[in-house]
Amino acid sequence: MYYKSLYAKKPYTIKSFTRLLRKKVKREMKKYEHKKIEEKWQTLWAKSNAFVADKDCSGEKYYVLEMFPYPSGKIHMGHVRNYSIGDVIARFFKMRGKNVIHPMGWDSFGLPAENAAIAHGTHPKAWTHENIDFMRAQLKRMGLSYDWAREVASCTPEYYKWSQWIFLKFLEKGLAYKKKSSVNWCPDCSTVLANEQVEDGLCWRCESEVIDRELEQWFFKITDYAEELLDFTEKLPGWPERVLTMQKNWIGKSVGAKATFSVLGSGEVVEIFTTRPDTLYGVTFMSLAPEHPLVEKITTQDRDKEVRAFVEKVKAEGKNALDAPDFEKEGVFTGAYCLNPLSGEEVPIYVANFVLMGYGTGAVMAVPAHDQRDFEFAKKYKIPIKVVINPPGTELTPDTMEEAFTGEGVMVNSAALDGTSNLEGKAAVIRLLSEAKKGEESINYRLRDWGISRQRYWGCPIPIIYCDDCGAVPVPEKELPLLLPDGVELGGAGLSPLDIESFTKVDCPECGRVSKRETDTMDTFVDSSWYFLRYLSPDLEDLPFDKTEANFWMPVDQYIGGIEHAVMHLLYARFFTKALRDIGLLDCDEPFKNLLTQGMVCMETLKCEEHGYLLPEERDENGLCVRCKKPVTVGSVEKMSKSKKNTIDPDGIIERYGADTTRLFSLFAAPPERDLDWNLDGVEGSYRFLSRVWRLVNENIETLKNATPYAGEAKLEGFLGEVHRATHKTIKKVSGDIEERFHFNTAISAVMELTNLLYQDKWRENKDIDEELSGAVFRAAIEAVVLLLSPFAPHMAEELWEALGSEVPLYKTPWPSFDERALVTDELELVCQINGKLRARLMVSASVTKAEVEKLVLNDSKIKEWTLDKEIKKVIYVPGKLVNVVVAK
RNA sequence: GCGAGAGUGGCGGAAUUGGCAUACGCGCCAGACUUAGAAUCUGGUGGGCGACCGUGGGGGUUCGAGUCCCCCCUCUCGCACCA
Repeated sequence: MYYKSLYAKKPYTIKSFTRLLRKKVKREMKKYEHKKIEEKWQTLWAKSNAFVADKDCSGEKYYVLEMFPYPSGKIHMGHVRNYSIGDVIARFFKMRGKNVIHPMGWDSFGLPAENAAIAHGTHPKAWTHENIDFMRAQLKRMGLSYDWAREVASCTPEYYKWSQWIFLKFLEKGLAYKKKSSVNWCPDCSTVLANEQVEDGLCWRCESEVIDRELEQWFFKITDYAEELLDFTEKLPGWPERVLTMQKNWIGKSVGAKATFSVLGSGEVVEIFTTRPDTLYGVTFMSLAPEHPLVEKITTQDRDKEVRAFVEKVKAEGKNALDAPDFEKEGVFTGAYCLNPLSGEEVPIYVANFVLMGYGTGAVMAVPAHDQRDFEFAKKYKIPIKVVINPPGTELTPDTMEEAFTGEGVMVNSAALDGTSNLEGKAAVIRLLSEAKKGEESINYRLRDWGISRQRYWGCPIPIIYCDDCGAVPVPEKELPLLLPDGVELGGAGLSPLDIESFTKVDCPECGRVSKRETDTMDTFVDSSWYFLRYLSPDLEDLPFDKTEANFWMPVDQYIGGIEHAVMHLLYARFFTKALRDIGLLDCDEPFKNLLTQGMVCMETLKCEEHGYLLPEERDENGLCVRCKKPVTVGSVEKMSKSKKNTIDPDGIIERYGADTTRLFSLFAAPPERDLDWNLDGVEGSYRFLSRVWRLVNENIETLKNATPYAGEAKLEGFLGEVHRATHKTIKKVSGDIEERFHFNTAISAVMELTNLLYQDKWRENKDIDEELSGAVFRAAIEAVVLLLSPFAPHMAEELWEALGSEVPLYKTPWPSFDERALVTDELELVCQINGKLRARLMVSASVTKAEVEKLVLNDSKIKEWTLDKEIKKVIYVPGKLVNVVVAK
């Protein structure tokens, strides 16, 4: 293309010309040196503060946030994907004129630092900060548009001072409290384990059995917000349904009643929660959890031995026993009886292995006729079954029932309530219970308060002092941050590494008496529950964040991260936001307006029957295992993990192909919420595409530089018209795909299509085409390609933008807009169907009427072949799309 | 068991509102260029010789179904004696 502009006078044949052109281009064209280009623009962006958010809280804000990483050593493909997605959104909205804030930081307290310290003899702080420095450099090499001035790391005193401050505010508000609670305890290591360190009931390190141990722990009262947290799941349309469902299940609201059953012959009462008060008259026994405190008090002498043995047995089986598929319901009679609060009937009290102490009150009123579990239990232990609800029109008999009846029906055997529907019966029973002062309506949640105490070193110290006289006393605010001491022995046998006198010995702030500091640190989920607020005021010294800034920037407009945080982190952060709002620190109800949960990054696995998973280099050129020479099978595509030996190091990919290619591929191969199959040939393909764009611009750089982009002044025909239309169609498509759907894969494919069109050698098919006009159309198309590509491959886009002679760098350039008029065509192709099957295509004028179409179609020779001798029943015309002729068969 | 999501060429995926199934990319095939080439460019590529058949399977609604409805199968994820 553009023969003349390159070789002004002498005419060439196509062949000889192309040959010459290739040689010349090979000699002269600027090569695509991704490394050089990427370094150049990264330096320039940093120097010019290209991505600093507007500090005066002006304009239309847009807060893009990706989940901050744990600095484990180096970034992995999951990070690459997460941050590539976020960067497209950030760059896009910035070009759209929004005041974008796009920060990054480090979730840098946590166990791996401590383990690394034990294993390698380093200090957790040194290890963590080295990792942060390394990973920051990696992120910078990806060319992500972060406002690095807002960087925070949760392990720095500047940050955790405010985690401690928030803890104290929660304490003031009654949102933090202390209670005894059971923890996972490894007797061999004599230490507490986090849940994830318990594998099948065994300690991950020494494989000895983990036991429950009661410890005093700090809790956050998240249950105070259970109702609001649940309520707002209906008000978060920008969240994936499944995340909301998971949170709803986690909160687990049940509406029902509480009732008290007096224990016969003792002053004790059993309190129960039920969702079926309507079945209260059908209670034939009571089940208690083995850990229920009443068990010891009410068991009769003659039953004592058996009950004790049973409780021990259940304890020994551990918590996981319930999850086993062959788990069987078992129980023992305690010898005690209690009274039905309404009927006064005596019912036996059992201890049952399926009753959970952690849910409701740890006691269940058992109604075998209307609850399957109770039914099975009653059958096993020959306990009577009493029907109190009959299905409409039927009468149940306990002896013939094969399963519990849990449906709706009419109440029977229920004294005054006989004959009422069980739905009305619920309220009626609650009324009777209230009148008798034996119960009331009650709402129960599965959600428990959040235990935040960790017997660990590398975390935020809990700012509490224990005084024998004054109790738990908060560390005075002015003494914050309470610094984590340096010289601490890790991996020792003590309960908490912080339990050393140099740290714990302190005078009580209230009475001055020698006292002891709390030795536990906070769960790291505390740190990540408010980091998005610290980004807004990273240097503020007298508060965790500034209220005006928080009210301007919050909520986060788009949050992006992994599905693994669907419940814990996202629920805790929501709780924190509401609690901080009630403390008066900001006005926001919900922290994250829109949530995108990206899929996992997967890769094919290699397997040898003898050696299991293999690394790619453990397979020789003949496809055999290098060790045993047995054939290697290409296994399933699975989530990248070290154990499956199918990880790809982003550094290697970035080094070889550049950040632009790496980003482009991770966005092109699948839509964000789906799993992504990493594929080295696919990466090659993305590189090839970028190289094509590079050549397209650089091979024609003189023409392009001298052209003014076509802006729709003159009427275009033929190929030029096609290019012009395609340019605007692509702008529309890419804008929509990014803004409305985050479907980056289709956005990229649209740019590829436009690029392919521009590669077609049709520029001079009509000799009369004006050189200047075709240059203008070409330039407009190329500008679109470069701008539309810029959120995905920002470095190349900047470089090409500069090469085109633009004075303003691309990051300051607005997103292109499309001209609706350019999309209009005079003629269009009409798909012609007979009985819904494609039979012909017709070119028709865009303004054609239905009658004209009918005439045209029925006279078409191809169509006539199909309609010959057939009765035409009707003709359906979808304007601009298709026409369907319905004929008799 | 309950809840959510998915199933489309050899592969990743597209089809936004019921309207040309398989865009774009990978792979493969052919051609061009080349001393040569794994580079680059161009073209082809669901199956079947064909009428036709094709979006996990079966039925339905419709002029028309990957898309809507009913039943079933498979996979992934979450929850799971929650009283």
